[in-house]
Amino acid sequence: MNQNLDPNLLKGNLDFILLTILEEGEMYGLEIIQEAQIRTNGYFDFKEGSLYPALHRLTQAGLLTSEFRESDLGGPRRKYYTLTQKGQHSLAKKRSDWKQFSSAIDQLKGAR
Amino acid sequence: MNQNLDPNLLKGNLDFILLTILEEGEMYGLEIIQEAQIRTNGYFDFKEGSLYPALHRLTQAGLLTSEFRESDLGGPRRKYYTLTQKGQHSLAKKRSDWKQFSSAIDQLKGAR
DNA sequence: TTTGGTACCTAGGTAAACTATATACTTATC
DNA sequence: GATAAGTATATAGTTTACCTAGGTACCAAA
Repeated sequence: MNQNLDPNLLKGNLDFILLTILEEGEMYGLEIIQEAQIRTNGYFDFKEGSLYPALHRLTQAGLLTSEFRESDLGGPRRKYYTLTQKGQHSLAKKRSDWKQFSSAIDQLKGAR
Repeated sequence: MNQNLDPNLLKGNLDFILLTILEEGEMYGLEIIQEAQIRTNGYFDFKEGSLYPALHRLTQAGLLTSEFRESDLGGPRRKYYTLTQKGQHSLAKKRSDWKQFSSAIDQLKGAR
C-alpha cells in the first residue's frame, strides 16, 4: 500500500483486488502490481511479499490457474495467471459483499 | 460481523466504525454494538472480544476517554466512552482515507 | 565476466479480529 | 434468602493476512 495512508485498509481486500484486475485477462505477477499502480494513480502499491502468497492462495483455492511462459522480449520467464470459472463466481460474490459493506459504512454516519 | 459475508472486510475498519459511532455522543460498550446493529440493519454485529480490546487500544492511543458510571435503570455499572479532540482529528483522517480507498477500488474495474 | 534489471519465491514478524471463557453485579424466581 | 438469569466488562490464546527482508534464477548490456 501507499505511504501515509492507513495500512490496514487493504486487509481482507487484496484477493478482491487481484481478482478484479485479472478479470480482464491473464497477467503475470509483477505486471499485476504495475496495473494496480497505473489504474489507481499509484494508490495501490503492493509488495511482492504480499502478492505472491496471495496468488498461491487463490490458485490453491481453485480461483486461478497459472502457467509459466517464456518472454518474447527477453528477460526471465513469467508466470501468467488466469481467472477460472470458480474465480469469476467468487469475484461476483466479493463485489456484492463489498457493495454491502461500503453502504453499511455510509449508513453509520448520521443515522439517528 | 455478519453471517455469510466475507469476514475479512472488517479488518482495519473497526476503529473507524467505532469512532464514527461515538462521534454523536458518549456511549458504553454493549450500547455501541447495539447501535451498530440498528444503524446497519444488523449488518455489523461485532463480538465483545473484538470490541473491548479495540476500545482499550483507542483509549491508549488518546482517541477516547472513558468513565465508569452507575446505571439509573439498574443493572451493572457501565463504562462510557467519549471522543477526544485527537479522536476527532483521527476520525477525519480515517474518513478521508476511506474515501480514497473506496474510490481506488472503484477505479480498478474497467479502467482500460 | 560482471553488473544491473526482471521475475518469482519464502521465512519470520506483527497486528487485528475472533473464540472461548471469566468475573462481577443486579434483578427475577422459587 | 438462595439460586438462576441477565447485563456488562475483560482477556488469554488462536488464527489469519500483510509486510519486511531477504534469497534464487535468468537475461542483457557494458
